Amino acid sequence: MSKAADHAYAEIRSLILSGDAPPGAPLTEEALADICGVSRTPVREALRRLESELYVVRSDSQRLFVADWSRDDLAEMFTLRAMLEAHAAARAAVRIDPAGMEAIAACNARIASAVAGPTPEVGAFLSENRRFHEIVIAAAASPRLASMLAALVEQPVVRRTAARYGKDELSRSVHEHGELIKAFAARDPEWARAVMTGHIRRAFHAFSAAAPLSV
Amino acid sequence: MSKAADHAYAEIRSLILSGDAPPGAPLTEEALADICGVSRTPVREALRRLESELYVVRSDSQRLFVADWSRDDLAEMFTLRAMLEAHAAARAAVRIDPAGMEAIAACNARIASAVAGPTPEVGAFLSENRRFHEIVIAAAASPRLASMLAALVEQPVVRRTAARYGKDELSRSVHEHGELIKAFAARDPEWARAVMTGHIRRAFHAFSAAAPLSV
DNA sequence: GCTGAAACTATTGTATACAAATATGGGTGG
DNA sequence: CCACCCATATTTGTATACAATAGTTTCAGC
Repeated sequence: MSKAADHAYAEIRSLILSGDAPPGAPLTEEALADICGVSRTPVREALRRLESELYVVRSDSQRLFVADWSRDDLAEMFTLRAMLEAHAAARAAVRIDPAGMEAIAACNARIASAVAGPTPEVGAFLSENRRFHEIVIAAAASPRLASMLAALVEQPVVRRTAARYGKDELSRSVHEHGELIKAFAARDPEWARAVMTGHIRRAFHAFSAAAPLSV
Repeated sequence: MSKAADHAYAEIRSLILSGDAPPGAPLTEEALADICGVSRTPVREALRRLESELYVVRSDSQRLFVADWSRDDLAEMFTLRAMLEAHAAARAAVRIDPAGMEAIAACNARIASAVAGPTPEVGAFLSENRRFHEIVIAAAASPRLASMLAALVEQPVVRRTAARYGKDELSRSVHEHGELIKAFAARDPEWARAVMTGHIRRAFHAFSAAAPLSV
């Protein structure tokens, strides 16, 4: 997407995730166009995308509302992500090339150093962690999988902007990433799948514990 | 989507699947608008949808082309479908209600009768088979899963419009559907998952054997 | 006071015009 | 003869105007 449509997408998503547009709130194209400072056309494209990612839902007759995710929805999102990303890891294990191996190892080293100090740099952790998973998905070389995961990856994470990760959890992540790299080095798809499954599901339970009722 | 956009979607997809727009062919919005008899606006929406379903791909700078699916792409599509639809079956096994059970049993009965005669009614089989899988997905009660599968289910099937199913394969399907219904009755998610995995993967190999080189 | 229909308002869908960006072709200099 | 650059044409992106449709209010009649 291009500038205006992309901007509208980011702005509307931020309205939703920040809570300014609470679950169930109606969204009209014109109001959003005013807020974003663009015309309805790019807003419509942004809304289509948000709809396909289930940030917004469409009523019986084409009116849009902010989606309301139940606890079950979140659990299902994590389950799907675990399944798909584990599959990506299995594919990546037999497809990743030396450059990819180098990149992923370097990435995990940066994550480790972000976590190393007495006060972990959460921002750096999050962005590098994201990069790590992107490398795995890229190495899986399945555009379809990539497009499915794109709609899925960020959603639950973004909500807890507070990001109260404990330091032990962060270093556990680093360790699990290291295991995944070992599975890649061994070119063992099932090992990679198992590591990734555990990695995501542990993140899910950490998430559930951190956000017990609010979401 | 509404009338014009929906019509454009159907028309463009048909162009692609019929081969009138072969893999790699460039698609310009204006030409498609002329063909469909609508303006560019609904064509753009249709193209976004086709892009998200990977019928078309976007070049480095926003030009669209008919996608070219390799054998690996098709294999990956079936793998993903097997994984996701097996997951849907597992969820459905513990969620389906009596009305759903009745509907799915009736549906499989209709499939069986379409296959029963000396010359199977392929058209009826296809539409009822589609309905069968829709019931499973609906019973899974996961909008996210449903939207992912929607983009995945039809694609390989539609290509082989010839539909040279052997009669034994058709009745094998009926039998596997029956197994799935039994797994549902037992409310056994893992049984349902295993049955559905086998069902889709068998379909994949039948498909590969029937379309060995052309796709 | 309640029900229903009709007028009205709000919102989405489509078409068109224009702006921005990108590819293409021809010409020029090396 | 090839490489590069600029002018032109094509294509996509955005804004706006208008049409169609869904929702809301008001008022008549019971």
